[in-house]
Amino acid sequence: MTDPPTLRSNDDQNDRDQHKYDSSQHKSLEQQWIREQESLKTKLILEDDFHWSITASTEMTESFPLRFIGGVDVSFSKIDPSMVCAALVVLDLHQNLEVVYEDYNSAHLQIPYIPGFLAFREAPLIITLLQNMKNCSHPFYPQLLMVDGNGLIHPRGFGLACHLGVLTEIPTIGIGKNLHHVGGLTRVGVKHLLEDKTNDQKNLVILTGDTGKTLGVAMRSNPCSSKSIFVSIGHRISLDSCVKIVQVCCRFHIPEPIRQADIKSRRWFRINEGSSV
DNA sequence: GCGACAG
DNA sequence: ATCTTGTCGC
Repeated sequence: MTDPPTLRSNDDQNDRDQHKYDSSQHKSLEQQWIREQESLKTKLILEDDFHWSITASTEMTESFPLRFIGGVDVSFSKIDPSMVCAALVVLDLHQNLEVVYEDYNSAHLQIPYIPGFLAFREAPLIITLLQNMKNCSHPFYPQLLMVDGNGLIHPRGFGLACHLGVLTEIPTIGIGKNLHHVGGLTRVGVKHLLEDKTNDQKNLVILTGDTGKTLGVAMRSNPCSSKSIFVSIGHRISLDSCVKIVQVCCRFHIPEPIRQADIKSRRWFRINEGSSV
């Protein structure tokens, strides 16, 4: 006989090893995905491109105001990690950010999570949810989508938020709860930048990659929390507008649309995995 | 070569 | 992402 099979315990197979394993096993798939990202990226729009206005007050002058903001998030089962549930919520900015719409899409996913390719795992579920809304001409169809994942802060400048934006045509904002190390940015580096700030815009720092291009901002959305979030353009919106809208949507550390989608997609498992699934 | 790596 | 209780503070 040959060597015994190399069975490694869960303990010594840490996150970094897992990433390496995934990368080597799916190399050709990644090449295909990269081509798709590069292709979709040609349609990306990095400036305000919408017909509504962000004015918080009741303006009657021009167009109509931003009112329905969508939030999306995907959770998965702790029992079966391949079982996931995507949640789409819509909040009404004119009704104190009340949730006026929610829908769910659960599935058994075989696509692995590989850093830089989150969209290929999560986007299809979310797009289905949006299409269902559009097909029935729902009056609360979101004018803007906040995404639980990055936009421009991405190895190829095309994260989940960009991906969803281009495929749905909806203006999108990317919200990262953790920094994706891109363009020379590091967690500690950004943390120092934020701490070294003394006066103006104390809770916000613009993130510039080593190419000199603006990738997004790190901001402390909640004065009580030292944790920051990472905001970047998804599609059809400028970074300035992203920041303005995020600030309007922040009751707590995480912008309300994302937070609600997160809470509700988790609650979906609490309610549904006990009986069927 | 090793380490880093959104959710 | 998920594994996880109490706990410190407003």
